[in-house]
Amino acid sequence: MTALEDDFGWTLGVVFRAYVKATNQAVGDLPGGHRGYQILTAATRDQPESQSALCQQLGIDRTVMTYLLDDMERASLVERRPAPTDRRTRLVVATDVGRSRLAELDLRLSHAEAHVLSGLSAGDRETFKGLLCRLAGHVNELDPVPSACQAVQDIAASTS
Amino acid sequence: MTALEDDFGWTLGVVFRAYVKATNQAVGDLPGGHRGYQILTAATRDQPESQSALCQQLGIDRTVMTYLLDDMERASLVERRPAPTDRRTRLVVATDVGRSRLAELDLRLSHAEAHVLSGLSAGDRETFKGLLCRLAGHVNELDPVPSACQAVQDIAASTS
DNA sequence: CGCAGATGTTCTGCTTCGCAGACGTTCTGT
DNA sequence: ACAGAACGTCTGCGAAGCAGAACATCTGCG
Repeated sequence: MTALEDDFGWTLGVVFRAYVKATNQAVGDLPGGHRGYQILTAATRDQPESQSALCQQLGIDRTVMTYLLDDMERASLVERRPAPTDRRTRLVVATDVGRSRLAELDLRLSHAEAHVLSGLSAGDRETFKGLLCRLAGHVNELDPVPSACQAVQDIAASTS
Repeated sequence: MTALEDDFGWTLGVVFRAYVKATNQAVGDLPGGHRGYQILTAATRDQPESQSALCQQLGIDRTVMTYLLDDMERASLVERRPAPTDRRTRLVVATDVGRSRLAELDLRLSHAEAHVLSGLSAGDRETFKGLLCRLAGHVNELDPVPSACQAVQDIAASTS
């Protein structure tokens, strides 16, 4: 129990699992659990320009997103509507029900977050969240999309 | 893309996924991927007192641990041996092969970690890792085991 | 304009994995 | 000595990632 304590991967995993657990329990019967919350947040406040953009932001497989959105649409939380500029893509927009549900969830989620972070002082919490944000932003640029050029590089690297 | 940037859950997920991805690729064909590395670390340096203790430390389901260890045993990285004090439990110990493999992996894993953390300065990295350690330690005590007493409390709370 | 190729979404298989339950083996308290 | 608990394994179920195909639609080129 001592060697792992210092392992970055282990600590990250512990905190991540604790967050997922606390969140899944905080959202109750929301379709999709903690991911449903993130989808709702994105749909309400970020205006994702397509379903696949949403997938990439949230790290969810596109085939999974299909039935997650099915569930959320069935619960009248979001709507899929064809994008006016490109009829292939669907815009994911929150309904009024979804928005009010989100407002209620935000409160509960902040409790869950505070629960996970309860081991740190208020100042350390802000420091931690700040560093995490910078890290996430950087990681996101670092590996923007497993796009064509990246795939080509991967292939080249693996065959060299 | 703006609202999520500040979301604790989203940032944590992004960093965690990036770590898992980088690590899985760094360990190559190691059985179990990034979890195989953690199992090997624990088996080498922490002397886990039982398989289920290992499960709980690493957040792996006990039924999954069974075949993960099967794979690692088949690769001669670890051995299951009956505990002298309690013949129900199996001690998981690393073989010589496992230990040397771990030494080699440590190097590659530190690169992967550095890759994920490359958005922060050296000082911020240490700060971040320090806070993460404290958080993980605290979370671990906070939710030690979903043990009998905890389960009873949960039931009592849910029916109140 | 017409058509080949790229892109977005969905659907289908395959695989991994978490979860719940059952079972055999072994320990522990009475 | 025996009932109950704990440990590891196995089975079945569902959630979810991944690869590939199909379909609709868009874009670029001749």
